[in-house]
Formats: sequence, structure tokens, C-alpha cells
Amino acid sequence: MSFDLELAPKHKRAPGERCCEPVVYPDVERDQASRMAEVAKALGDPIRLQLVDVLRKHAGKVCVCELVPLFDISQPTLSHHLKKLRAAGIVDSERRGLWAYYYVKPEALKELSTWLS
Amino acid sequence: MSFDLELAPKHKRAPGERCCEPVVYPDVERDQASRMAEVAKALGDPIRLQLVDVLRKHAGKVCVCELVPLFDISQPTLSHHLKKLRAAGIVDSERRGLWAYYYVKPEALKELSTWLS
DNA sequence: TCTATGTATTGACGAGCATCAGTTCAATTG
DNA sequence: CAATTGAACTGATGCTCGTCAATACATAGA
Repeated sequence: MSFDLELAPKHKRAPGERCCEPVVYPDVERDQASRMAEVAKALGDPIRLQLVDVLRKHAGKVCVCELVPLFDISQPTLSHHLKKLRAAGIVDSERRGLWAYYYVKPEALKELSTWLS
Repeated sequence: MSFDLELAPKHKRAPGERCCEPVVYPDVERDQASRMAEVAKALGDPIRLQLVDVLRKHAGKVCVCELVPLFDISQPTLSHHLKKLRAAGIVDSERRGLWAYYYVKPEALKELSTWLS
């Protein structure tokens, strides 16, 4: 397949000359990139991504013990994944007695989503 | 802060009864989740995320040697990151003589972007 | 062909990750 | 209080990651 890719011609630099000077810079600042990368990293596991998918659509309806049988992992492992998602600021939880209800925080995915589109 | 979170009440199960049956399932299928997680994982590093940001906006304008000074990493490390992005199907490259031009593949981020929004 | 230069690969190292078995903690129920 | 149950924590293991120094490869220019 072919793309509309104009290649800027380069020429070999003269001996001793500095290597190509950067001509462009990222529009995304370092700390913004770090924030978005942190979210992306947390979503970079199939189980966590599906967890977010479930929690986004069924917030408040599922407790952890209902999530466990959806995946072929142990309960401590699931708990570990939920902890990672919470550390990335994607989900939060509310406890009611013995049960813990997780939900996706509003705005949590917004920055990354906006940048992606 | 408070959310509009309706909690489905749970009750302790009778002794010997099966633990909570799952009531919901992910809408995202396993292989779709794997594909998106792979893309998200590749974006889960600040340098790679900024690389994608630059390449998306300046495709064909930059060679690898111009990307190196943008980040505090060595040239082999940058090459390694570009390889990861290519393995995830996010970027591809074209070679012209000594220089390699990378670009973000169209549609590469679409699935994840759509799911996120 | 020989040298210089842009890019990719290799090998190695420390750090972090996903996972589980075992355990702990908290809260409900009898 | 004692037993039970949902959820989180601990420690350990094998794997992957990000990084660099060193090297290899490919091409341009003399």
C-alpha cells in the first residue's frame, strides 16, 4: 500500500559537521506524555482492559467475586490488577460491608482518548 | 466526591452455596481486547508516546537521527522503541539511502481510540 | 575499493511485571 | 465470641522491559 508520504530529502553531512539538527518537536509535553503513558500502560494488559470495559458499563453492579470467574486468574491476581488500575487513576472502589464495588472514574480516560483521536 | 453509583445489594451466601455467579460479561471479545491491549502497551512508555506524537504530525519529515536528540536516550535505545512500535502495528518505515523515515500507519490507533470514547 | 555515516542488532544488567499459594484483614452471621 | 466469607496483602518465581556499550550492516562519497 502507498501513502501520501513526502520525504524531506536529507544529505550526508560534511565531515565534522553536527548530526542532523532536530527540526520538529513533540507537541505533547513531557509530563502530559507521562500521564497518558501511565494510563496506556495500565490498559496494556488484556485482562485489565476487559476489566475497564466491564466496569465502565456496569458500575456498581459487580463485586470483585463476580469478576473473578470472568477470567482465568486467581482472586489475588485480580485484586492485583484492580490495584494497578486504581494506581493509574482509572478506577476507584467503594466498600459495602464485605463487598467491594469498583467503578471507572469519570474523566479518567479523557486525556488519552482526546489525544488519540 | 460522590458518583451516581447504584450498588446492587449483595447478601452473604448460604454455607456451601456457590460464590456469586457472574452477572455481566465484557462486551469486548478476548482477541479484540488483546489487540487493543497490545497497542496500549506500546503507547505505555512516555518516549514511545511522544514518538507517535511527532511522527503523526511530521510524517516523512524526520529521519531517525533527528529524533535521537529529542530524547535523553541513545540511538540504539530509540531504534529499539521504534521496533516495538512497528511490532505493535502502529508505525512503519521507509528507507531512502542511509536514512529511515518512520510514519504512523493510518487506522493503527482507530480501534483503541473508538473503544476509549 | 576504502572510509565515513545512519540505522539496526546483540548481549548484558537491573528493574518491574503477572502470577500463584499462602496468609491476613475486616465484616457478617450465628 | 467464634466461624465464615469477600477482598487485600506477602513472598517467591519466571518472564519481560528499558537501557547502554559494543558491534554489525548498508549506503554514500571519494
